[in-house]
Amino acid sequence: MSDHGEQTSEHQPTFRYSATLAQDIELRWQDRWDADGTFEAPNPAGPLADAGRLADYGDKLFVLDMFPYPSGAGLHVGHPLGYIGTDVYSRFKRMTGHNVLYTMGFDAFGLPAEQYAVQTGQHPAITTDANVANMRRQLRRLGLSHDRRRSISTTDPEYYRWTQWIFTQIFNAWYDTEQERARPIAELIDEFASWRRATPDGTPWDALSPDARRRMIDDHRLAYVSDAPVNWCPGLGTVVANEEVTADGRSDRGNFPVFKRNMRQWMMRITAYADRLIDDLDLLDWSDAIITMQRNWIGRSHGARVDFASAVGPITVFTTRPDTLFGATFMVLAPEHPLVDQLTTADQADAVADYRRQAAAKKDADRQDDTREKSGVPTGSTATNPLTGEEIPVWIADYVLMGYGTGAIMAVPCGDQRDFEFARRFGLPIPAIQEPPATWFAERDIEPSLDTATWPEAFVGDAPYVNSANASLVLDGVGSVNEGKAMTTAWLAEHGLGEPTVTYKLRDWLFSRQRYWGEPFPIVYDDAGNPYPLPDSMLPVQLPDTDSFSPRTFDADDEFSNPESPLDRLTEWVNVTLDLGDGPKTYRRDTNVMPQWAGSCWYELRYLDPTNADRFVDPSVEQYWMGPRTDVRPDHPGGVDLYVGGVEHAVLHLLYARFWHKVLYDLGHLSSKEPYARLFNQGYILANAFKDERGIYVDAFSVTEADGHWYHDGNEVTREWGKMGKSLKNAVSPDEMYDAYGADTLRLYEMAMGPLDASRPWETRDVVGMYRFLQRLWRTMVDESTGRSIVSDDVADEETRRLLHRTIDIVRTEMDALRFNTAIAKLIELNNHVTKVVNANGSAPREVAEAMTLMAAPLVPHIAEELWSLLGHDDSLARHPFPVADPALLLDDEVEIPVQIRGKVKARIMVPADADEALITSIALADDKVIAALEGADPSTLRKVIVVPGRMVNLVP
RNA sequence: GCGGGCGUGGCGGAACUGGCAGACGCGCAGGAUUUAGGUUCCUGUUCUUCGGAGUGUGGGUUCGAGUCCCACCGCCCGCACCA
Repeated sequence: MSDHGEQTSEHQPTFRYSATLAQDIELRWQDRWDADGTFEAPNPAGPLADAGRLADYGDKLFVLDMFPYPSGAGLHVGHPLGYIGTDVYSRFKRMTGHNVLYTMGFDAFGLPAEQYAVQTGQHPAITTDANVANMRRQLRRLGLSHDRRRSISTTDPEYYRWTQWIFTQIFNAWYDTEQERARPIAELIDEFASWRRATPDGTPWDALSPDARRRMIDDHRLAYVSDAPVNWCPGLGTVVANEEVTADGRSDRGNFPVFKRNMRQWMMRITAYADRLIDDLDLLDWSDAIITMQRNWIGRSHGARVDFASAVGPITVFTTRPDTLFGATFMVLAPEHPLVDQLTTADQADAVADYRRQAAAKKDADRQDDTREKSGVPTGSTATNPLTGEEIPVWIADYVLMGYGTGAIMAVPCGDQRDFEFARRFGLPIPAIQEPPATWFAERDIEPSLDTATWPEAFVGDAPYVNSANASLVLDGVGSVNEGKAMTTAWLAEHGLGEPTVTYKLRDWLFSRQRYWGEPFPIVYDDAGNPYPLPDSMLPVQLPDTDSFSPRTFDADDEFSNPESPLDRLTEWVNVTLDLGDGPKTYRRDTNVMPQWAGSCWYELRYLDPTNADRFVDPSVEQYWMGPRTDVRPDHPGGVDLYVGGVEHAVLHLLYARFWHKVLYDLGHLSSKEPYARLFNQGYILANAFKDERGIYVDAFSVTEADGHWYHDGNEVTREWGKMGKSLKNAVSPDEMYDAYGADTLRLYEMAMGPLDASRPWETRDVVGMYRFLQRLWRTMVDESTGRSIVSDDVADEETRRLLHRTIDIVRTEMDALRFNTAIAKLIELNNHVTKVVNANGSAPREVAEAMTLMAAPLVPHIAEELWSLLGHDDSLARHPFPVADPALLLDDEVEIPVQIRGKVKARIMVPADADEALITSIALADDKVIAALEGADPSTLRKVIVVPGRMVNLVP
């Protein structure tokens, strides 16, 4: 960076806006903002209340960044893109009369922090604290207008005390499917005990043993211990959630193999909220892309449950196409289906056992390999198609998944591509039950026929049914799938063989991890292994200090290893004597920790009331900052006004946080139904990365270009795009930019590069453009040799005033819409014009200089504060009203409009701004160029004249 | 395969509900300042055979299309045997 730095030399004027001067200005204002508490946002109640400032600052606005992991590598210039965006927006909103809550915390628990600590051999608490301190320094140097009083770290016991408290709330809650909300578990016990609610198996409450009662209650809790298939990752030494497993069956952290194993683990009943998590997406101002991803992840399908009679009892399937039931010619069960043992006949026993063993040995990854050739074996048994009465064979195959629907399907080979392939492979019959339209055959280049042997694939869509009738249900001739579904479902319900039902892809959330660096569970077990939540008075359960924080990991492929939590080893901590209300007893602590997502499920709520020792957040404070805003829309769900972050959290953090928020809402702790009313996904900063012939990344900053090729140490290297980062050896640190140009230039460059939601390549050489602009802005108001203001009290000329007010008008609009790149372009245009005025007159008019300073302030706050002070103001401009355009100056008396002949621009004419069609036409027809372009055509015979007043004229001869 | 998004100068990107394509910045070229380089400033910069042509390709709607519709090509993202 040395060729960018050292801008000051003896040739330069003393008060030129150089990197050194910028640094001096920036550090000075950062200190002053802190000293004055400039960005502290008052609360309506509690320790941070300030009624006077609350009244002064205006409407509330909660602006939130996705908080970072404090990794050891520190920041590169890609990280703060979103933070700069939210800071500019927050500063703009303060100047337009808003009380803005804007702060930053640290998501410091979790695997990355722990792995870093393991690498360096230092306790995670020490490395985490150091990393947090370093990131705080780097972020402060950017001039972000955070309310520092509200900053939190998820690893602070005063914070995770409440994470644990929320866990006990969830543990002590159940989901009432009639009222469609979570309720305290005590109310369920009360309903069972008082006969208002029947117990699941009908046994009277009084007749149940205490253990049976406990089991029944525990089965209803929203946080529960379950012995179920989970994702075991030996390479990480822990189990992980479905959302943390990639499509090819590996961990998203570390890329280790993941195995399905039955283990006893904590689960959260997020599936109870599946419908609300989908339905409430309609209330959110989020991008369609993220909404679609959440909807797909939850995966709600409407269909029907159908019972097929068999010798061992009914086999229940789920189908989205009950209308095709007449075409069901066989059934397929997942290999793990519980009825397989009973269904398997003696002569199929060996084949079935073999197949099940193969399927079990396959990892998820192999089960969805690229060939996807169908495999399976018959069980030897049959079941009865309820519509046709036919006996159809029952197979097992691994293309049917135990984890979705009922783990069994009815196979309709003519109407489902997978069933079609399976039937072809094993020579099973494929009767047609719909007559596809002629176009379907034409597109596949075959003759229309109901003989499916000629079909290349299954038919899916609307078409008249054939061969679909029994004594009491006739679909033949019906042309609509929806109608067919309705008729079949009604028939099934009438005969007690099925009913409409809904199924989901979403599974319950695996919530425990066998690691050290996370929140301990606020749970202890008695001698019988029953869990007890700890009362509020015993929180927080502090993470015990130890040297052996490193988890036990295994050979990544050692499927049959078993997790060992680091906390298990700390026997003095694990075994405790507590009085939980019935006298002191010995208990064992839960030795799992929570997943890294726990702390980020509610951090925005703690920002609201960070020092409250009695509650996680004061209700009136939550109501003020996050309550529903019916002024925005009648069904506004409440929540953060603007949430900015990367798209990578589309289904992890954003789903979990919505779930917790809804539980807390149901239990009456919150007024907002959703945590994040508006979500904005910022893009990434990309950078070139270079690989040598071995495929190893080389230092991107020592690569040179010649004739369109790139060289490193004389060897040619290949270029590719990538996210900026250490692993690609292309990271640029913000510290380098501070030294070379200052923080304001870096901020301005990142905002000017392009729209905030687009990813864009970093080009260090482009940064100088914004630096030059700030130098020119400085020079329009400051004498470079004396450092004094050159602003005059002269009135600006008409042209300048009109340009100023047009600029104000546009900049306000663009900043409000987060389009900072275009706002910056307009400010540069204005400043370029003012530069000419200064060159001509020796000074800039005050009204222009002040407005320009205020407009630049959200983007480049340090230089703006300095200029504001040089212009004679004592106070910070942080809450000075943003300039307002004078409508009278937005309208010109005369405007230039283009004249088109047949849609091509041939001339430009000046017309009065309020000219009507007739006047514009006559002016256009009198123009020399127009007359020439019409080539003698008589104006009175024009076929068409289109006039858009104030915009353009189009003449068609 | 299914779903979503995007293709504009040498580069990053502008262009409101269809109405002057290429704002602003980088780079490049020329000039001024400077002993010189760098810095800073000024001017020019889509291509062009100077008629025009031009927003990935081909078609359509329209007085008028980067913008709307259809097909295709290319790139990016998500999901992936979900019954």
